[in-house]
Amino acid sequence: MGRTKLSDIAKALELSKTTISKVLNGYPDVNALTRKRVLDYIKEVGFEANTQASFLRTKETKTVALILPQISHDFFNSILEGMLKIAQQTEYTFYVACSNESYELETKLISKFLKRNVDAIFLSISRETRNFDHLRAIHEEGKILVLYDKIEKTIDCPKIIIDDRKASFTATEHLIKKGCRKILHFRGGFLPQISIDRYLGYRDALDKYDIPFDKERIFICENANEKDGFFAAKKALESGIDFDGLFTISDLLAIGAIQFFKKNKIQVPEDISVVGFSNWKLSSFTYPTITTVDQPGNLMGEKIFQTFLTEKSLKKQGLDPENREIKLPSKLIIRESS
Amino acid sequence: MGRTKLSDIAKALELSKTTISKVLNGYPDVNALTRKRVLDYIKEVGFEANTQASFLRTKETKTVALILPQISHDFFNSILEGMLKIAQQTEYTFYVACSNESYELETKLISKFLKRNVDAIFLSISRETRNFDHLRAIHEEGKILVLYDKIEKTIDCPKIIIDDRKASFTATEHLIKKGCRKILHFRGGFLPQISIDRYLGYRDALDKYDIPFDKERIFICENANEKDGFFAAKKALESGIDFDGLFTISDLLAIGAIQFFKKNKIQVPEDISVVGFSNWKLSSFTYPTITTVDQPGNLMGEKIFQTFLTEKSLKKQGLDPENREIKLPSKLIIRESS
DNA sequence: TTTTTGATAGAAATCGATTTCGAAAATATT
DNA sequence: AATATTTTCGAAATCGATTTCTATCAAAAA
Repeated sequence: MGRTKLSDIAKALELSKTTISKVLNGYPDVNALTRKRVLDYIKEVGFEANTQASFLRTKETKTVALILPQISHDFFNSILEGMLKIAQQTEYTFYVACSNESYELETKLISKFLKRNVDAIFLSISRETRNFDHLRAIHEEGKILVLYDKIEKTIDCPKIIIDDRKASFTATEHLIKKGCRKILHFRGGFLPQISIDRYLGYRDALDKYDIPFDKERIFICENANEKDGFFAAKKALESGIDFDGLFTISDLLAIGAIQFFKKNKIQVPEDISVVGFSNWKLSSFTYPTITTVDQPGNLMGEKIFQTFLTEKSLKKQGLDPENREIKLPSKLIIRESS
Repeated sequence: MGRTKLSDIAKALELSKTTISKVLNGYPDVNALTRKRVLDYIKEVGFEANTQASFLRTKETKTVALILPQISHDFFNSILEGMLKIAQQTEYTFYVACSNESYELETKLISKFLKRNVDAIFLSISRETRNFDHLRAIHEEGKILVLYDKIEKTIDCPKIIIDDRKASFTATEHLIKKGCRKILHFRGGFLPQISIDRYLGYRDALDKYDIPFDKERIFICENANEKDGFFAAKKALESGIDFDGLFTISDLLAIGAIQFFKKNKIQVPEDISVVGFSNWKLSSFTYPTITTVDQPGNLMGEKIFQTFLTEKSLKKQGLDPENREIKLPSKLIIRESS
């Protein structure tokens, strides 16, 4: 017999589909008594309109897509967690996909979701992405785009980010206050904005305390994993430059570096203080535990979804949004490594 | 102007919508030349049928829903990762949701997804779930259900699991071979099948090596996290019973226990050997690193999706499936804690 | 030549909702 | 009492595809 339909309700109440639909969509030309009769009955049988059918006329699917650059990553994971927590209570459902840091896959996924007529796409740009036409396509189809974490400044859309520059400043400052003057920095590649911002925060701190910047102390790690951290530390040692501190853009880099230091009898934190980034769960279980910057992933997930909702309602009212960049606060967590 | 529609193609080629649709759906009554003309044009403009519109007639949405009991959990995470990796290449899209180990939320999510007319639901049952009517509802609506990891044996559907009993046997046997005779077991609650199976595996190993079972060495941990592990270890010590080994059903429990042991000058692995479960990423970064059972999450994710595809094609052909329980192999990873 | 068959294409109904527009009934105004 | 206005409701068109059923035409069989 299948799911209850609009016409079933109409038949049962001896009304037309039109009237039932009007009640559901808040049209004013329905008698108060009739409205009540319909609402009561709907509550009784638990009717909800078929989204697929509604879409044909309304062009709204009540679905959104979250594209993550990585899945097995504590920070992105907590974003997903935070978003689901609040969004599951709404009528929206969530597509989830992973670009795997690939530009090609990212464009494919976006095109796929646009074909599915999602109402919005939430994206953190992949490491490879240099061209942004696929983001413009989202706007051309009248859909909402919300960028988070790894954003592109030139695209006009809401953006949710961590205040990376400030967080890095605080982290580096912490090392300076601990007495470090020769601080290494393991940074990311040249494109993602966050990698640049974190580097700038590091520079800010040096500047503030009149510590000369030495570009020999900067090491680029394309993949923010243990292996890259290990080898960056190796390169640092082999380069002969001296150091007493290390600020990395990821806990995994910090772990890899610490592994290398241990192997070479360089003690953490006695010989070198280390600060990571992201507050991976494992950073509080390593030996030594790692000082790190906690990024509010759950909060970010919530904000992304809420931002979409307000963006949508603004759009409906034909209004232009004002501040489209939301910076979330991060927090330095001090542990044994510093 | 919007997305290309069937009628646009029809107009451009001076054919009817019918013919275009027939080409797309492989009907035989289309001239080979016409078919080629249509296919060529479709390739040129990159047309794909609107899923929402198709659904109205075909009742297929080409969407599936994955319900995870937890998000921030390495194993479930890698299931999601594995599934996305292969499923993103298909025409299907993925809804993801999290029951948060709540029965109420689980039923709500399922009902929500059924309203959305998903083609299939992939579920790992929540810890709270005792009643299974909501699973039967999935079948009543003609949708496919695939259970994974935390399954319910009485429901007739494909099930993908780890061979938990055997894995636990191997883990416990490893402790025995290391010389342990008084092995603690931190188990889960009484319901999820996996918790029972892991306990049975532990018993199997004791039996095989003629080690008497002592129920005083079993501790129940409802939440498989560090805190529960810490307190279970505390209870074990306070109970006065002696021990030289510990097998837990989760790495987090093992970590918590090791933290307690360290605090009380009980050395791992000198005084007690410890084996965890799941191979969380962090278990290879703790001090000492933790011996554990690696569960092939990625593989499980792939299998779940593949199983759905075969189940669907069997259903279409009106065939009954044979073996509906797939057991995946796990692997003991030996590290410093044992 | 007439009839039958087969190949090909399209008209129209359908899926389940939304929305426009017009009709009928109730009420207000003159 | 006649007319104008407001309330309330439903018929029908629509969204974009699929599918059934019918029509046409050419080739084959009678």
